[in-house]
Amino acid sequence: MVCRPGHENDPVEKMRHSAAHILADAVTRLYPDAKPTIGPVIENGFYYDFDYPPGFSEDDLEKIEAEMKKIIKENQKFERIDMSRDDALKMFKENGETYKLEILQSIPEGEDITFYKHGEFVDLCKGPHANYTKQVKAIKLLSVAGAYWRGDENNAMLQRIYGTAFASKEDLANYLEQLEEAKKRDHRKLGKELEIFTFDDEVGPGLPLWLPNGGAMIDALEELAKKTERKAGYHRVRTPHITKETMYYTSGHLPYYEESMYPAMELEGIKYYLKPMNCPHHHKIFAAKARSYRDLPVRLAEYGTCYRYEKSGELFGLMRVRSMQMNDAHIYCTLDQFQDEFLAVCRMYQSYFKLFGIQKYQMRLSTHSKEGLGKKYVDQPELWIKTEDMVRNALKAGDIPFVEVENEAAFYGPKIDVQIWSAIGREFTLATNQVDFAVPERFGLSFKNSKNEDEVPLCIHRAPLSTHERLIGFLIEHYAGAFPLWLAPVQAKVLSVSEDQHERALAVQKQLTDAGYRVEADLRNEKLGLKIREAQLMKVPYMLIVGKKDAEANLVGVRHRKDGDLGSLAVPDLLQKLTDEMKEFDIE
RNA sequence: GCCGACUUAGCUCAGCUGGCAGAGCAACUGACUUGUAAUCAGUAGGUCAUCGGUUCGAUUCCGAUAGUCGGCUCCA
Repeated sequence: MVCRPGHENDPVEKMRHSAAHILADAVTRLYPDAKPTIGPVIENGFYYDFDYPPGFSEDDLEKIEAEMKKIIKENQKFERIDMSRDDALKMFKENGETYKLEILQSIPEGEDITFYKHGEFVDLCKGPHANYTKQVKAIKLLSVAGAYWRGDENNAMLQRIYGTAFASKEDLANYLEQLEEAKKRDHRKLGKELEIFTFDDEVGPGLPLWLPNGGAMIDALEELAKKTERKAGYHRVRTPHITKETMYYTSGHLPYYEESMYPAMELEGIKYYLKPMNCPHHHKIFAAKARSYRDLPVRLAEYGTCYRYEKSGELFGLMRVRSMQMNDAHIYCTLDQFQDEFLAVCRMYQSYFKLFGIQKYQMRLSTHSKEGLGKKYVDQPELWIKTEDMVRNALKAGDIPFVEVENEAAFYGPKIDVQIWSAIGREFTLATNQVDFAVPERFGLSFKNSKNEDEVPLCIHRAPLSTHERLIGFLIEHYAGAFPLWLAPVQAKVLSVSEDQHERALAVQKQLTDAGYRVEADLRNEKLGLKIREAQLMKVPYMLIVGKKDAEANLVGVRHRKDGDLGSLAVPDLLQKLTDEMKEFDIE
């Protein structure tokens, strides 16, 4: 129907738009019962949704693609047809085109109503288009999927066909190859190959088991978080995994979140829930003693384990799970302290992202919507506007680039979401930083201000390192499994050349282990080439070769997974080299 | 949860239209004693996801359940 805003003059965009029309033409030629509904251009391609209850199969895609190629060959001209709104309304009503009618009615009054026609196929459409179908050079239909009409799950389920089009066969081939390459760094594939995590049907969907390599990564990340948070004045707390129902009424979570909570377990007439978030517990810790304005800000941190009942179809490897450990903390502060605290949190995000070398991310200010007040969002319009302004101003003051998106806030306040993209292009919120102006009051939290009055603190929820699950899922893809030294589950592997070197190999392993490194030794009766190959495939940063040649001088052969053979070093020199490399891990 | 597809050995995958299930790698055993990406030989391993149905006979056809995948919805 329309090109993406701002791309109307892009020739590839126009061509994809035309390809969507050709797709709809091909489908209606082959399946006269299928009703075209809407078909926009998207990043890297296009789709078209059809109302066709029997559904399309993969085989149908081949047929449809063949028909599209036929239409392209016919070299039909794209023609613009202008029509009055009334005529269009009448036409859709007469033809029973209810979907098109609905689209037409959503076009603002005063805008031109235009159609585009090629051959026999006519579609309500804003344009622009290619001039002839032959200008659509290389097409490929990629997949079929169900999709709700207008993206609303209460509406009918339509059949969506995804496809793409490029200016040349080579461009298309390149794109398809790129997709294949992306699949190779998919964390689900690499996570299995690198023995980081696994799922077991008997444990349950969305409940990951961390293998020793994953466990090592979690330890490294927690060490990073704890060090950073200690320097930033946080205090570590610990809270239980289950909690009485009543607290979730106090917090207001039950009415909003019950659907995504595991159902309550009842014992001696009392209901307990698995905790879906840590905030209420931290609020209780804040409330555990009298607070003065002199104590604020109070920063409570915990790698809390939470459980959320995500719908089965929503699970996705490590990126979307049902049990998760969150890099959580809550900062209780005064209104005056808000900006500094909020910015400090943003700076912490940025320093982490710098450490990981994450370039492609987006800070997104998620605000409320008027319509959601009292339903999705607490019904305090003035406070929403005020806190959203506070966040906006803080970001501007800190010169932090962001985009703003309406109707994405938490129920208790606006938030900054940090958006990232997975290897296969799916978008996720990696980290989040939220302002809570509602829940502290519900918990009766207060501190004595300088006038000896009770005042409700603001609360900042923050999780810059996301959850272990989502962060590690993302990092696997980001590094394609080749983790930096500080994060690599096995940092070095000692490879013995022959059996008579085992003792020395074990001694080298011990020296490095004693120095704090994660080191394994491969003492098998195998050729060095095999041991190297296996260590390379596991993306171990350093391979340490212990053989007869270096025995006399007590050296080890050092091989780096990327730089190859680095020659021989004495162990103390090797340790110095590793220490230098680990300094990257020191973030200010 | 919804639409569609898939599920064969520890892993990666063959197995045309129903007729006793295959490979490579891994594992185990033995030989080889190894210097920068795969030494050789042998052995073992599967109620073909689960449960029902059709059939003389089902890994193959049909149905249900579970899990996974591509999307939609939702989300850290």
